Amino acid sequence: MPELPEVETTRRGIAPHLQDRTIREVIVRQRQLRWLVPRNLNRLLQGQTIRQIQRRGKYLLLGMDAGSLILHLGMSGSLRILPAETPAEKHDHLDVILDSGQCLRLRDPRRFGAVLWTRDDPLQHKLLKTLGPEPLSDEFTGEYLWQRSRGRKLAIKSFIMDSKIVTGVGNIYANEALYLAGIHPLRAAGRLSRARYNQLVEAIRQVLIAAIRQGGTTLRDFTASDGKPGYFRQQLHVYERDQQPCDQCGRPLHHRVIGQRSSYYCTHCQR
DNA sequence: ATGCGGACCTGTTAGC
DNA sequence: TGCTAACAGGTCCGCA
Repeated sequence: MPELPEVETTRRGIAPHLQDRTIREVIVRQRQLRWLVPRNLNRLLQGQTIRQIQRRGKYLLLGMDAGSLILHLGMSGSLRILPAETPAEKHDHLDVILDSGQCLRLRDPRRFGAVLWTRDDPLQHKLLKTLGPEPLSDEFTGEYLWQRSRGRKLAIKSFIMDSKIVTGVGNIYANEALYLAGIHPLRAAGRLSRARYNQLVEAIRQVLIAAIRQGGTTLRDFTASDGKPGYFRQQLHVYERDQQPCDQCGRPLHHRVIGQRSSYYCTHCQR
């Protein structure tokens, strides 16, 4: 489900409710997520005060004095703020109950998400330390992508979806950014010029910023922490638009699987 | 090192 | 109407 804009929308939604709150209790109903949720999570978190609510790529980090809770929403995860007494429904795997009487509730039907704990700097955690730069940071430039792509033969779409190259760009926004940049998703990463990488970086930035502004994209079930959907879907040019006319040239859009992910593009406007 | 395919899991929808 | 297959926003891991 969530790519960077949806995770950022979630972060912004939950942060005001979590900031400086103390954890009363943690209830784990399902430990079998992407990785086994620590058994002693309640013991670790009880009494801890949440100092920071940060995002790194698609990970959310809740910083406390004793360590950090690392959350990932996988394909189908969502976080909401609810009154603690709200009955849990199917797939509600985790509650973090706060001294405010509210609770942070994780729902994740497919269970590809993750709940991890670390005492150390979460950015040095095994799963986070190899992540590439944030796409909205100054480190992420056309020159950087061009350098990293030399000699690489994989499709540009797969390249920009590699979290070690750049983190947070998922399937929707990879499709959209390549469309905006006029780059064919199958083009070999190593065979794009600096100039075209500059365009691609701008396109990625632009699409992510616009999506965050709209509260993310709701295709099926994404909702922000307050239950509201994202409105960026209306601005998607290619995603899930197979056979529909290209907004630029009117020719029908194409669909095919690239790197096991559904890909949409215009063969006329993207080269 | 690189690139590919499989694996994890449930829900929804398209097709017969 | 009902069963089955395909597909869905992620990403780690093992193998060639």
